Amino acid sequence: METKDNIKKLITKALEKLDISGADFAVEYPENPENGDYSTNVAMVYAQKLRMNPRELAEKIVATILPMQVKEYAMADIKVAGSGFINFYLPRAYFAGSLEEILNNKNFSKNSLMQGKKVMLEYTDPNPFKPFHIGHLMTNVIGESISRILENSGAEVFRANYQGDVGMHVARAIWGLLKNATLQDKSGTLIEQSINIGKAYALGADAYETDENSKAEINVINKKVYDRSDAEINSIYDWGFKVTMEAFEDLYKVLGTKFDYYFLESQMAPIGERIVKEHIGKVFSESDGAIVFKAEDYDPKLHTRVFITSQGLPTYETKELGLTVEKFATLPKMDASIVVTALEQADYMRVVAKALSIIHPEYESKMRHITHGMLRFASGKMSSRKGNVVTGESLIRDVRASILERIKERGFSREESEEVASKVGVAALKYSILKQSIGGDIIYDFDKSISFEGDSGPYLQYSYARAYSVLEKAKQENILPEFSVLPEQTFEVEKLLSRFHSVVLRASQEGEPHHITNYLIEVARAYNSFYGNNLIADKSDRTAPYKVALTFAFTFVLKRGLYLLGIETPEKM
RNA sequence: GCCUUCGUAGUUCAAUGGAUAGAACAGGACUCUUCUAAGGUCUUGAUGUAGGUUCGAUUCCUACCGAAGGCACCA
Repeated sequence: METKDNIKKLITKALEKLDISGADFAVEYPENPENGDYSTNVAMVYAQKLRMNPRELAEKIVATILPMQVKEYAMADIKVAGSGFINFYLPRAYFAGSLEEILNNKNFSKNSLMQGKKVMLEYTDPNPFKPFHIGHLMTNVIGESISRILENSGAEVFRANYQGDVGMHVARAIWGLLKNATLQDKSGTLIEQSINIGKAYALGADAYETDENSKAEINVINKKVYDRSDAEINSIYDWGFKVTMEAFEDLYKVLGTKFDYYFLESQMAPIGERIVKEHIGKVFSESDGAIVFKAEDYDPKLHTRVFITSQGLPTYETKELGLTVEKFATLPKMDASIVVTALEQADYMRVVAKALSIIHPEYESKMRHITHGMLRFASGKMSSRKGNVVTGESLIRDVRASILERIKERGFSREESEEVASKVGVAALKYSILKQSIGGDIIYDFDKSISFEGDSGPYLQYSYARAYSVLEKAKQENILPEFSVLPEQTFEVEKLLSRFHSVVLRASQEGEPHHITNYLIEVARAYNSFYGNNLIADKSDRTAPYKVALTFAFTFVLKRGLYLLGIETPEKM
């Protein structure tokens, strides 16, 4: 199937004939197209071993391969170059064939890396009563893309969201709502109400830090939230919970995420607590009145953490333990349980995972934690100082507004421009998160992400929209995609299109969406160059049907690639 | 102090142990009687420091310097 694998097989056979074996070699895409379509370092790997000149060995291997080629895989050329690389040049027809594959095979992007596997992926995790901030946005964007990439590899993905429905943050918000009753206004929209709750939270958080009386009041509220003994607090809680959770749903809709499972902290706590208590003495131990897990006894790089406080309250670690067990109970045949969070949670997640691996060794190889960095602002001014928190919602709103301004003169109807602004805005945000590898911090530059130039989500969408309008023109001119007459030259964009499948495979293997992002930019650039230098839908051109087919393939790849990133492709913009 | 993730053009990011380290932005010069100029064409510039492994290191190992995060009753 994969051309790379076929070449590898061919070389392996040649090595057998030459009676050489014992090392691994690579077949890869050379960076410089002059060095062929595929390249291998096999001669260099073996030369040392056999005490041969690598170029001589390469020539010998090539001489063995040449007569072995099967007709349909016959190369246009095979050359030895550099310090001993063997370069393979594919024939013109090969690239036409790969375009045909893209047009005719609906599943051209799919691979079977995770075929039939059940995977639960937890991501986003915003807390009711607290603003959905840019960190949640980042986790959501990464998690959604990984979900789609896993699905593309044949996995059945269950999207899960874990939320803190009780705890000090709730008490802080309720305190703020009680102090400033205008924030309880229920006449505004969902978003407006949830913004008010966010303000109440900021009020409470600030008071808790700076004022002893307020702190005491908040502690009292916290208890009442737990035991539900106060009717007024219950009523505020029920309203606030509903409003913030529904506002999150609105945001998920804009972002393109749909969760299958919601886990609430208050429900995970007793599950975790039971497990911890059952394993005191074996896994957990008492220390200063608290129940702790001494992870350093099992792995010197880990440290002790408290699971149940000296007050008898379960900590985050215990809840996380309960959550993981509950996930496996929910999906008994689960093959992998993946959690996406910010990097700051990496260390204690490791401790929790270690504790759990002792209690449930069968889970150990199935648990995976993907961590990403923080989203920072290049301008530096938009820090999350009190009352000035950058919420996901406000960021999307600002980006959208800026795009609306820009498309004013496009002649769209009101609904059309709203829709385009939404799709382009989300693309701008998602692109700036997914263009780099997961793990490092992301420096977010607002102006740059809506500049639409070069390295951006809107650039990709624009390329799509333009190609789409070429296809519209072709339709009017009655030019149908055909592969019978091939242009003399092979366009760069064709070569890149033929690599889509293997790029997606790599992104899947490494769990790194940015491979797809970077590839799409390359393809779009190549197509835009092709577009700029060729008239495509030209009736007088005998190769026009082929160029139209190429354009079709480009839109298919771009649409599918952007889908895997969670980005939509408007047909006009 | 220990642990985690990182140090690549002026800036923001790429590079599955390979060939001349790729883009984009910013700067400069061209380019719309042609399918969307949010486009295209040309142009300058970088691997933190010191060792090691290797035919070959941005990539792997060690030390140092620098950044971000974490290290017991918050999540």
